[in-house]
Amino acid sequence: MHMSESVTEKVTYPTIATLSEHEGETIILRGWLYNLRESGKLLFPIFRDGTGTIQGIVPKAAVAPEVFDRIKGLTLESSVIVTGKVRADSRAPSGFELDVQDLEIVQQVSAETPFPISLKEHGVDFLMEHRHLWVRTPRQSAILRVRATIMRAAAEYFDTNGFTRTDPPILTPNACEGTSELFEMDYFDDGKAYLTQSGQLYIEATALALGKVYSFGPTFRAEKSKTRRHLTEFWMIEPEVAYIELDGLMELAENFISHIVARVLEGHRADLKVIGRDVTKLETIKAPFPKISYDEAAAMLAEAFKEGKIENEFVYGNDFGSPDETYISSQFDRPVMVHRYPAAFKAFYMQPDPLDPTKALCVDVLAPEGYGEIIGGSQRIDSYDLLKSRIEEHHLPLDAFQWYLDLRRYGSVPHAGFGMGIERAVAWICGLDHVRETIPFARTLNRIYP
RNA sequence: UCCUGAGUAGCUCAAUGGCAGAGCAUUCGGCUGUUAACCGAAGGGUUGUAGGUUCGAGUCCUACCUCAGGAGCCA
Repeated sequence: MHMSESVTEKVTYPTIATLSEHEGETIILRGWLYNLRESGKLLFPIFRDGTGTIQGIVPKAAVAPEVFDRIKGLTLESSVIVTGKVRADSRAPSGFELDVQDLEIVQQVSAETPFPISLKEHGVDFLMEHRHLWVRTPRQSAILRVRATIMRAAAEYFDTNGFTRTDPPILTPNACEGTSELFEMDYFDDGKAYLTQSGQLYIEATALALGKVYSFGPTFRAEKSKTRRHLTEFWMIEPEVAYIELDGLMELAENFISHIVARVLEGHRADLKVIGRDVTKLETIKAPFPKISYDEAAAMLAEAFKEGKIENEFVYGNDFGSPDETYISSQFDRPVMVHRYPAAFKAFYMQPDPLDPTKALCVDVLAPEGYGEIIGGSQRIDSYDLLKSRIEEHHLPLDAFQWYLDLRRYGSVPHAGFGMGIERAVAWICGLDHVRETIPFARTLNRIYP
């Protein structure tokens, strides 16, 4: 297809998001046709450019006849280069309109294969099957912009607080924690390799080298989970810090989350409006966060059951189920940190509480409004002998953990870290009902296309 | 893996066991301020697949496929 020179020539073009700074100016917009309405000799094309949408107005008398016909014949999502004058107009949702003077078609979408995502409602299956086109819609674009800011703010928090980013391998020789289902692949003549389910064990090593470290990358779980909170491939950011204990870890987590939310509020009011998010729910998210022990949370659940506020009776000693987490988090207006769970159902590497060795020095951060766990973390066992016996108790292969045990042999110190699932954080901050909308191309149990 | 639910036009959905329909999208026509514009017309169907019951099945039965929600597990 022939592209005109103006697509690539060196000119600056204001984006739609910044048009308020160009009132009265004639500008050139490069984008796509989002919608087209007409009323007799008046055309109302709506353009998008990835930063927003703006309605153009084209009176037949105001432009050359061939320009009018060209616009009138446009199909949705055709790519166009528009010349027009920015004008403030109280009737426009954004406050501005574009008096179109000229329009060049870069590529016209064929009417025989119209853009499949209409402005009406669609089902989940259809939208996911067309995810490559769905991302063009205003709401999905807004979510992806917020996601980008959340990821940037998360990394920025650690980068500006003395952490060194040390990304762990994605291909690993064995299961990190022994329990989860992993994606398996052949690794030359050395047998099997697995896609990482967490970089935690590796960043414990780099934390003892560099003090404060974090990792940020994709993580894989082959669990056959089919819920609104699960993806088989998701992004996790994990700090690990030498010489901090559980209290320090909790302080880190609440400051970290507060920073991310502040950054989103700072730069994405318009996007959150498009998404339909109630921002007053985000404006309360400031450290310190409420902190309760597992025992206190369990007591809350017991009381709620007695008063008939929840249906299922919680059995002390078990992990919280999804409805339990929802109830606990609904009691607070900001994320709640639940600490000191029973060690019995927690990972083998968690440091026992010296005051009650049946409990682990761990913390889960439950997001408000029923979003559940967005962070899980703990203080790690620093004693060689205890860690070794835990590995044996969990029937994990001692050989594979020799390097991990070495960390307790050579200058072991108290250390702690947590992991935050990016998609769950995005779902909460954007107020979405499913994590599949929080990532450009979600990988779920039943979908690996497109 | 288990439980529950859903598959009908490109999309979203109707249709008591008795003529397979509407809105949107597409095409054509109308309208000088439309806001998922509106008004008129046209084209568009192997009712997920394979069997079965019945005079007759989109509808009832069986199996399978696909998808969704939830449980378990987790971030």
